[in-house]
Amino acid sequence: MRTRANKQSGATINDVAERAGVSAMTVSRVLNGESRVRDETRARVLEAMKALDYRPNISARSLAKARSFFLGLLYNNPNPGYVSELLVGMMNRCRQAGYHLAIEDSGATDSHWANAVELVLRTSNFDGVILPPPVCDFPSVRNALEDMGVPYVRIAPEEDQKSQPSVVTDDRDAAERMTNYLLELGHTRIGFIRGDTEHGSSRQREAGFRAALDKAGITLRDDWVQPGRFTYRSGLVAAESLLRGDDRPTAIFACNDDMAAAVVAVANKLGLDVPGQLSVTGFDDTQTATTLWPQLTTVRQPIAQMATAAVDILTRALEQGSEGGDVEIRLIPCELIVRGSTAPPAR
Amino acid sequence: MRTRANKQSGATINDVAERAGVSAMTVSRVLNGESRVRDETRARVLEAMKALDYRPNISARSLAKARSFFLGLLYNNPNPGYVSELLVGMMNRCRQAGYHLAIEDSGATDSHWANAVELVLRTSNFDGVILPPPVCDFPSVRNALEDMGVPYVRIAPEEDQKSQPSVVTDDRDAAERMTNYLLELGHTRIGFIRGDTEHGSSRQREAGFRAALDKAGITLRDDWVQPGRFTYRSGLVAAESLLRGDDRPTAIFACNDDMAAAVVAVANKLGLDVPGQLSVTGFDDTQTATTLWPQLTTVRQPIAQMATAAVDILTRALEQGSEGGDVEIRLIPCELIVRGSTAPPAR
DNA sequence: CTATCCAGCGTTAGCGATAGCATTCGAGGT
DNA sequence: ACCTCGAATGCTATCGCTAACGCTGGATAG
Repeated sequence: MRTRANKQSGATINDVAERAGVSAMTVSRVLNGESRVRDETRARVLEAMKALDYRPNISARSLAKARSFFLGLLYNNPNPGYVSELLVGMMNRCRQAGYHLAIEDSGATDSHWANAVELVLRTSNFDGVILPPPVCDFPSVRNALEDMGVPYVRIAPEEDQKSQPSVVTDDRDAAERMTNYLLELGHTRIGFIRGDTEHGSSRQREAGFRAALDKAGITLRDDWVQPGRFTYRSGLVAAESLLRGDDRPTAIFACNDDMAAAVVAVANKLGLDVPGQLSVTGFDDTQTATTLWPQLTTVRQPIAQMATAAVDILTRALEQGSEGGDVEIRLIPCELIVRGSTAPPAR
Repeated sequence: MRTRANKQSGATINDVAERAGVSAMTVSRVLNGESRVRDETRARVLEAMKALDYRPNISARSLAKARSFFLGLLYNNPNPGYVSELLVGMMNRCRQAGYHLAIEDSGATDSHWANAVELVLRTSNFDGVILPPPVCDFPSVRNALEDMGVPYVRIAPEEDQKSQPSVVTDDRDAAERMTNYLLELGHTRIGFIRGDTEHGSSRQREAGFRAALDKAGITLRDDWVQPGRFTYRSGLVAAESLLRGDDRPTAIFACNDDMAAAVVAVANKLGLDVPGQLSVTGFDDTQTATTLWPQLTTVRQPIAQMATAAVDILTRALEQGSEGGDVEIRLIPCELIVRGSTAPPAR
C-alpha cells in the first residue's frame, strides 16, 4: 500500500516506519514518548524521521485520540490591558502543557451568546473552554457548554462559585482594604464609581466599599455613588457629576483604572490637583495605572497568575478524565498598590 | 458495523445516515451545503441530525479534507491596545469566513522564534499564519514558515513588501503629514522619540519626520532625536532628556501613543502646560490616546481594518490553492487625528 | 530443563469524514 | 419502444494515526 503524499513534506508515519525498518506503531510510540522502545530502535526511528523531514498529522492524531489539544477562550472583555495579560499568561501555560489556545469573541451580551457559543463548538473541537469575566456569569453560555458536554473553567465568577472548577479572587475584600486605606489617610468624603453591572466584580467591589464605610460609621451619600461601565468615557460622566460644585468628595474610588484615569482627567480640567485636592484610586493595576500622571493607587489582580491557574485546572481535569472527583477552586488574592494618586485630604 | 459513541452526543454521520435512510455520503453533502440533494432528502437528513443531536467531528473532517480551518496568529507585541484591536478584527472576519483563530506567542526575539515557530507548527495544523509587526520582519520566522510550506500574510512589514501577500500601511507618509501639521502650527523646534528599532514602522516614521523637516529647510538637532522602545517607561526617559533645561523643543513627535503619554506626564511634572507650552503628538490612536488629558493628536491606523484585510487575503489564498497567481498586497491608509495635545507654540 | 513473565514490537481494526467514481432512475428525443 | 443524458445518490477506498491485543524470545524462577 502506497501512502499518499502529505501536503507539506510527503512523509507519513508509514514512510518513517518503512525507512526505519519497524512498524508504524513503533514510530507512534516513539512519537508519543512512550516507554517500551529499545534505545537503539528509537534512534533508528528518530533518524528516519529527520531524514524524511517527517511531521505528524495533527488531525489524524486528534481523530484517533479523540482529543484536539486545543483550548478555547471565550471572551468579551472590552479592557485591552486585562485581556492582554490574560492571553499571555494562558499562552505560556498552554505551551508548557502541550495545548494550543484559540480565541473566540461574539462581542454580544448574554442572550446572543448562546447561539454564538453553539456555533463555535460545532465548528471547532476544543477539549475545554475558559470563561473569563464577564462571560463566566452568562447563564446561557454555561448552559450551552453543559448541554454539549464541554468542560470549562471560569475565572473570577460571581455566582455559583463552587459548582464548577474556577479561579476566584477576593475583590470584595480588596475593595474593603482599599477603602480602609482611604479612611486611614483621613478621608471621610468618598465618592464611588461603579463598574459594569454585568460584571459580578462590580457588585463585589461596591459591597466591600460599603462594608468599610459602614464599619467606620460613615454614611454614604447617594449622589456620591455614580454608575459606570468600566470605560473611560463612562468614567468622565461619573467624574463630572461627582466633582461638580464645591460640595465634592475629597477622594474617589473608581471600580477600575480606566475610570480612575477619567477622574484624573476631569480633575485636571477643573484645575483640581491630584492628589493634593483629590485622591483617586483605581482597580486592576492595568497598564493605564502607570501610564498616567500621577500614577494610580490601585489594586493589583495577578491576572497572569489567574490565567495560568485556569489553564492548569482545565488541563488537569482533562488529563484525569471525568473521574476527577473534586471540583477544583483556586483563590488568588489581590494586592493593594499605593502610588501617587492618593494623599491625605486638604484641611 | 456499529459506529462507536461520539464522545459528546454519541451520533456519527453513519447514525444519521441510517436514521434518514440514506448513505453517509449524502449526509456529508447536506452538511457541506452541496447541491445535488433533493429537497425532500435534505429535509429527512436535517431532521435526523436534529433528532440525534448530531455534531460533526471536526478532526475527522480535517483529516479527510486536509484542512483544519484554523489560522494561527504569531504575535509578540507588547502593546495591548494594538493587539486587542487586531484580535477583535481578526476574530470577526474569521467567524464570517468559517475559520478559527489560534494565538501563539513566544515572547522572545528573532533568534528564539525560529524554534518556537517550528514547535508550534509541529503541534498544530494551521492552514495559514498571520504575522503582525514586529514578527513579520523576523527572517527566521519567515524562513521557518517557508520551509514548512505554511502560507502566511504579513501585516505592516517593512522589508521585502512585495514578495509575499501582505497588508501595508503608509506610516512614512502619515509621519510626514503629522510633521507638516506641526510645522503649519508654527513649530520649528520639534523633538522626536523613536520607537523600537526592531519594528520597521519606527524607521518609516522617522524617515517621514525627517523628510518633512528637510523639505521645510529645518535642520534637526541631533540631541532632539531620542531613542525609545514604544513603552511608556522608555518614553519617560526620552522626554526627560528632551525637556531638561530651558533650550527645549516646543513640540514633540513621539512614535506611539504610550510614549506620548509619557511626554505628557513629564511635562505635567515639570509644570509645563500641554498644549500651551508644549505640543505632543502620538501615533496609532490606541486607547491611551483618549484615556489621557489632554487627549492626543495622533495618527489613526485602522487596525481592525488591517486585521480583516489580513484574514481576507489569507483565506482567499487558501480557497484558491496554490494556483493563486498574483501576490496580493493591500494598502491601508492612515488618518491624522487632531485633538487637544497640540497648539501653536507660545510666543 | 521447563514454565512463567514481560520488554519490545507487530497486526488489525477502527476513529469519522470525504473524494471519486459508479450506479440508478426518470424525462425527453426520435 | 429504445437510447441518451443528467440529476440524485450509493459504494469503496482512503486520510494518517493510535488503541487493543497478540506474538516473540530471552531472562528468571522452580
